[in-house]
Amino acid sequence: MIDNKVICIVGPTASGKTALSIALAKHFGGEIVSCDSMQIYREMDIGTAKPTAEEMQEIPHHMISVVDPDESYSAARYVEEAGKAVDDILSRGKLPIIVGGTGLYVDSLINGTEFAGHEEGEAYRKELFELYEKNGAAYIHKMLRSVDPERADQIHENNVKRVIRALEVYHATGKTITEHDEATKTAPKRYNAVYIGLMYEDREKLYDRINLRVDMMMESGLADEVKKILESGVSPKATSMQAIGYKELVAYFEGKCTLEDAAEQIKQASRRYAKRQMTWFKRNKSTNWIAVDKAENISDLLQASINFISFQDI
RNA sequence: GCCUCUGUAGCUCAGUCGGUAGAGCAGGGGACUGAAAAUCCCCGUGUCGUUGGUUCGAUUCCGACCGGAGGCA
Repeated sequence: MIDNKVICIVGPTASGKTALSIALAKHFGGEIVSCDSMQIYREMDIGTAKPTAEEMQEIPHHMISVVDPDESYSAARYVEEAGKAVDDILSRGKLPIIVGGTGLYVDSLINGTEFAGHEEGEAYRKELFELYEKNGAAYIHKMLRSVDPERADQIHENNVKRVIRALEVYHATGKTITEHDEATKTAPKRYNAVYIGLMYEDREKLYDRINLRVDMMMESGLADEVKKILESGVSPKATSMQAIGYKELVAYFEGKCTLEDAAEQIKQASRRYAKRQMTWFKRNKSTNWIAVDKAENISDLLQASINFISFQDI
């Protein structure tokens, strides 16, 4: 095994990443590192479609159920913790299989992105948000323009989160986020990844699968899962409760819609999410794509993946 | 059988006092470097039911026919 080689499986929700990752892990004797911004939360099992207990018993999984739902998490923290897990797997001579639906987390982990502007973040961020509420989006966008016109051109003024973050980096480091990004982009990648992407040539089929899976989640007691989390004291506003499948049921429990409406909302949000995921993953030109709807079964997928992997001489 | 209403984008509908049409939703495309399952940007041509007629010109007016809803018998 050559240094720092990893396999990375990407693809939209419900494309079958979990099944393939387990097959690959068995085949190569690897371990799985989940790269999913919501599977990191404990108690959120059904709605985030975590691997089953049996699957996790068969193959070691990392970065699943590592924080409580009332904690806030971040890409930076993910890179730190997942990076440790990957390094540990490598040091034991095993193959890390990174399975990701969260594009930012995947890229950040593989690239070893270092995010700028730690500590004082919170207070200043709040300050900026208040400025936004008081004076509007254009106001803070102008603030950004005065320090980093390049980034101001790139971020639409309505994208308040991004504008705030850019200002935050400047405030904390004295450097613009443009400068910071340049530096990290040119830095060598942390891992050498073979990318395997799962996609559907026929989008309708993916959507059918998504719809079906939501129905199954509802039957498996997703509503109860959400209810329990809320009853345990987690704020409906917590980041974890913004996850698809959770925020819609929170609305249901707040009496804002029927259970049927919530299920429909979950399906639609999942479809849109899948589309956004595809947009992100398509950007990576080194991804080896496999059309899931053209494969007969999981062993076809496994074989296709192995071909890519051996072709690239891992 | 008769009468009334109705047939326009995948869906729900608006509209053109006659010059080939537009909203919402659905959907599509894109961005993304410490909230990312989040956040944000962009995108609306369709036999205006069919077929005749009037007209320079009809989706718009008139007739017939076909489909849908309701009413009277």
